[in-house]
Amino acid sequence: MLGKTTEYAIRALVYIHIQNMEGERPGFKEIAKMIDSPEQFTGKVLQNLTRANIVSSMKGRGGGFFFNEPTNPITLFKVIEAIEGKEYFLKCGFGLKRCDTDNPCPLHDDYAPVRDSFFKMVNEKTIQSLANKINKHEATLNRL
Amino acid sequence: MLGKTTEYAIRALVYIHIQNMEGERPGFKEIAKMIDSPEQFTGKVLQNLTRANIVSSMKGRGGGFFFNEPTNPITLFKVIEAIEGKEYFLKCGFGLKRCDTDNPCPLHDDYAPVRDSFFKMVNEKTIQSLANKINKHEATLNRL
DNA sequence: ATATAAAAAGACCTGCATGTCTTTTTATAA
DNA sequence: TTATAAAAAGACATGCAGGTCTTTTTATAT
Repeated sequence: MLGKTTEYAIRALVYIHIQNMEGERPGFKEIAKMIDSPEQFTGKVLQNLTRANIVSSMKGRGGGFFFNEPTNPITLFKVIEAIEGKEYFLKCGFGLKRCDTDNPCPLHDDYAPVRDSFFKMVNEKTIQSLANKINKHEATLNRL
Repeated sequence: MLGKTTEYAIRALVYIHIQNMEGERPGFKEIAKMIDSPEQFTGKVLQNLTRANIVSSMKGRGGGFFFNEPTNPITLFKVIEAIEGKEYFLKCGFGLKRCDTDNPCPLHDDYAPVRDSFFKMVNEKTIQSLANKINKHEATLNRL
């Protein structure tokens, strides 16, 4: 469903949030190690998320990644939008360039609930809620 | 959701079925034109579908693509499996290598219904049922 | 002030999905 | 039996997601 880049992004943000709660600001090398992602590429992805104002960073000694307002929840939708693009949830599931209620593809009506349930899910779930699940040991971030 | 290749495959098969009902065996050039897909690449995709025994072909004059048993319905799942691979509906939505009920990712429970509704849909829909919708003018195959 | 730890930046690489071009093979109509 | 229309086959091209490497910039501890 989601690209690897988006998966890294979500896992990285969850880890950052968990560490922030402990008063830490992890760097991308630590993050990559903990979420089992390629180190340099994770740096790139975090750079993009920083530019998209989803997370903040501090250069220099003692720097790292952190959330400016940890209480302001970030939906997965926001992350997906930033990485995959705004059209992600709008494209026709059948590949037609023009597809709407007036001129529907043969999957139009049946694809809609699938896309909508996915859309609903990524709007309900936030980086914070996933982090909480992990803190409560109800879920895990990596494969170790 | 689905790759372009899979989209071309489904559209091509639907068009072939519609033409077969008219007693025709379309070639890949005609198919590509009608479903608005790249001509040569569509030939490639149909070659693969032929090898996967999803559709049949005849070389030579008067040849083209056709279904051996048009009454035997082909689910979209079968096409997706052939093009995207068997793992398509099995991968963790969070990107974890190991993710199961014992060791779930934080999206495990919420992703399952999304994936399942998609899975259900592609198992219910068949090339034939989509073709029927088009024949009844309830849907369209291309963007013209 | 200086050394250092960190992110930012950008050049580069790789593999695969996607797509094109040309040649070969084959069935059949004439 | 020959010409032809068609798919098969395979070499080649392109673009982008995913990934690596090196250099630059910056904050801060010392």
